[in-house]
Amino acid sequence: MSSSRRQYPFHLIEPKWQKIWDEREAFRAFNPGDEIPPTHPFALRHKVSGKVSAAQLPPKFYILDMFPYPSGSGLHVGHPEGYTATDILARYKRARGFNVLHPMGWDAFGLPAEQFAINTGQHPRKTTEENIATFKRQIKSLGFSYDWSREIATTDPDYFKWSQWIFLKLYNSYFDKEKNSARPIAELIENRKLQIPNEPESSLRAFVDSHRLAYIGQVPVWWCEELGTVLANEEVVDGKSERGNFPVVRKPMQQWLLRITAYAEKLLQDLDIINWTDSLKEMQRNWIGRSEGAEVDFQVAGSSEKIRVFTTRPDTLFGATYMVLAPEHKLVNEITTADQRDAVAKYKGEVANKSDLERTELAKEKTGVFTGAYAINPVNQEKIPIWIADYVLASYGTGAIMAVPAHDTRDFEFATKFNLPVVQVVQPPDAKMDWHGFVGDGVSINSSGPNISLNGLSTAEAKKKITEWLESKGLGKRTINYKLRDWLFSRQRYWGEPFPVVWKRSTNGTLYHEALPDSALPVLPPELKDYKPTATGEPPLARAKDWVNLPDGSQRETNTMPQWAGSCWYYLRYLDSKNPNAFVGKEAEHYWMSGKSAGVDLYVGGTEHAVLHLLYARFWHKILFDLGFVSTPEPFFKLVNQGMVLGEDNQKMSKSRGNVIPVDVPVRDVGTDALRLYEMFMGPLEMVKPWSTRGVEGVYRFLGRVWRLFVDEKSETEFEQAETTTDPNKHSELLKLVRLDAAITDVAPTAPQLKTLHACIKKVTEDLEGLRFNTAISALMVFVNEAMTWETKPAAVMADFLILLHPFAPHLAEELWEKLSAIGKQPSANLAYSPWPEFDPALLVENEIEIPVQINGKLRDVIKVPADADNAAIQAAALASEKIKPLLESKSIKKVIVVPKKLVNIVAS
RNA sequence: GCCGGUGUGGCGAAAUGGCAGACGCACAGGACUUAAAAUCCUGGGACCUUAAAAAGUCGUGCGGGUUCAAGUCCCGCCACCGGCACCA
Repeated sequence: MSSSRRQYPFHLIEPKWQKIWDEREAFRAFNPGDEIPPTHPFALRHKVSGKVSAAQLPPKFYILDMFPYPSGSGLHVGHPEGYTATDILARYKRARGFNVLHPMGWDAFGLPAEQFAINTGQHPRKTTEENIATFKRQIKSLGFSYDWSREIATTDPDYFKWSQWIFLKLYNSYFDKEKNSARPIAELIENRKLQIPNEPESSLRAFVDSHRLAYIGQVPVWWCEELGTVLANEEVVDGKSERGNFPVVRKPMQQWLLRITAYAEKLLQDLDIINWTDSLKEMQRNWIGRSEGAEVDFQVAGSSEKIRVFTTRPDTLFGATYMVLAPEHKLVNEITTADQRDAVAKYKGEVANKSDLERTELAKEKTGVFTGAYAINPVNQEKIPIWIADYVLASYGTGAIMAVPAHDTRDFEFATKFNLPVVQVVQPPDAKMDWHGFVGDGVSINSSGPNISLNGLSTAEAKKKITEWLESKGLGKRTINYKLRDWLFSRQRYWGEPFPVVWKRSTNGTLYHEALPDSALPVLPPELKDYKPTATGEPPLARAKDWVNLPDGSQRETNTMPQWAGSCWYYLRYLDSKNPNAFVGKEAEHYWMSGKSAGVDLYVGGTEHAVLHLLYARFWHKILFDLGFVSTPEPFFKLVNQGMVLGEDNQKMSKSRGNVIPVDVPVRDVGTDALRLYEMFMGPLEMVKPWSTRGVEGVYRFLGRVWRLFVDEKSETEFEQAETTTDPNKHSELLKLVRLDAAITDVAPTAPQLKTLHACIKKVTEDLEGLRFNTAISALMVFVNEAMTWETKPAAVMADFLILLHPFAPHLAEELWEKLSAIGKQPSANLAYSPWPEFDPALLVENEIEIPVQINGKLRDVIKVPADADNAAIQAAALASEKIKPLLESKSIKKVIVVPKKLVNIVAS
């Protein structure tokens, strides 16, 4: 790359315009109530200034990037792919007259800074600030049109004050099933007091605490020894921690949880009202994992106990030949007979010691033990043995199943191994099919008892009949189960938001928690010298005794919130990032989040957050919506996942492979405009695609062609010579030496020139609306290739082209626009706020069109006909073609198909 | 195993059911140059013929089908990528 000659002085142009944009605050987005300076380009474009109301502002467009975690290693060329796409759209929408909100910030709490603190003692805040500085410098060097006045960092106390505040809203709310909505906990308390007057305080507290959306639970959690913290289900991948890839184990611990399961149905249903890709919606659907079925009670033989099972196939109840409980099921010890006690205890011990990996990944063979007890099948009164086995999960359904080996793969494997009976109760639709382990729908057979028969019914009918029967007898009911578990929300870390909660002891000695008042926010973390957990395994915050122990004898919660807390609502803070009185002001929230496309208009980010951030943020948003703090049920109206950028070797970029390309390299060698253009030219936004240094040079050359299309060659030579003899600090002034090409004049465009321009306007506009950046860029290239041949270049055409170019290569476009100002034809002094050119279809009309002529579907000729020729004329011209005639001589024409203005196909034999 | 996505020249890719390969990279030839770089012009899917061309045949992962016409629609496979995975 260093061997090639510089295409154009991007090294002067890019810093120049970045500085000008900063000084003008060119991309500041204005809220209702803001004071707009009359000289601001937005004021000039929209003819509004001073204090404005929402009604005076143009329609809004909110374009959001997933804010980055500022790591120490800086940005590589994969990072700006999504940022470039959103920036292009932001600039395009500004040109279309929208009030565009395009913000950036930092998801700055996180493990690496804390690990560094443990190793070196450097405060995580310092590490974080340094990393933010690096990221900000790099992102600014890319020339994105962010409104930096709204910049946020989740680690800023003015920010996390509101993360804590929202937590308190969750803590002080419950989910009202009847209203299908979150409600203030005070309503629950009031109702409870009406129902049970004079309830003892501890009992009332237990009731209330068990309904909060943020609650303490003693649950089996994922503990990661290496990280010294617990992790959420979503953060565990294949038995390892998502961050760091360390082993995790199940361990019952007392932790904070958020009741996301209460929102399972809403989170599922509202996927239908948002414009996301099917694959992403599907991932969330799978994660929520809704399944419809029935709960059925089985009496334990010779006992008063009942065991409730969940099944999606109640129609196969007659085929239940045994029952299986999860080893952790609470009735196991109670029902186990004396002679099976040892075997059961031994098995439970084995299961408890198995890692999650052993229990799922490696456990190809089914294991289990008979409890000695029997259950009574309610439909036919048959006694079936009760087993325990670890293929039944305690955490799903009721932790117990009825086993129907004939029609369930797992039950079939188990029954085969332990020689349990297999009874067919479903006839497959294809009689020749083997019914052993057949799990599809069919017709019920062998399904008749003293009081009910399902024989002859289809699976769907049988399900309905048996469920109604069970309900009528009080033996079961229709149920919906979800795979989704409540969200584990506490971490044993230093570098996170402390919980605004204290622990107190009641008069009878029991410990209870209590929320701090809003006035206590923000709760700042204490200063520490040592960031490790304590010797007794308590979180690092427990080291700060003065901080933990409050004067009134209560103690602070020493867990902190996970990183997701800050990213769950940051898109709302951007709307009103400096508001000291609320997490977002009402008017700002309403202006930016409501409208035709409710919420964020376009959100671009990677797939890695499909079930993490994107699910959590939807959940919080829905609570805030229920409580009346936001005006839309969903936060992100349209969401696009950009595909990953691979290294030049077609592998995922990673330090260990040595194929990482830092953004600084292309920015130095070809400039950010070329980098931006290449990021988009590589291929469709959503696709995974490899980086190519050659490819970057290709678009860099294109920008050089644009430069040469506009500037006078001689003046550029003078500029280059001056550059070698001038003080580098004065170089940017030298840009003035470069003059506009003399061929650019204020003349009327010719018809072909207008046609070239308008074809480009049409293609670029349509492609931007469809996020097809790669083909939009190729349309710009087509224009330039054509315009290079022009002897005179009408200023008006060239100006319109610059408007089309500017979202993609804003620095170069601004520089050329400034030079074009000398001609005085451009409509506005500010390119970034110049109206997008309108496409005129009349200018694309051709006099003559080319029509391919096929014989039996094979191309044989291309003829020219007048554009207004009718089908008969086109057919006549095709048959008259000198190339076509001889080919038809020995054939008879069966049929001639004429597609108007498109094609002729002659069917002949 | 289940769900989703992708498969087109040497490479990145483009094509409302209507001329497959736009645009770009790499490559080759030419112009400019003492020379190189840069720039500008030209060429290009494969095969078969040919001095060169014209003409012809084949061609969008594989096998079928619908249609005057299929990269595109339908049926059945294969490969790769991503997600979920004993969820009853």
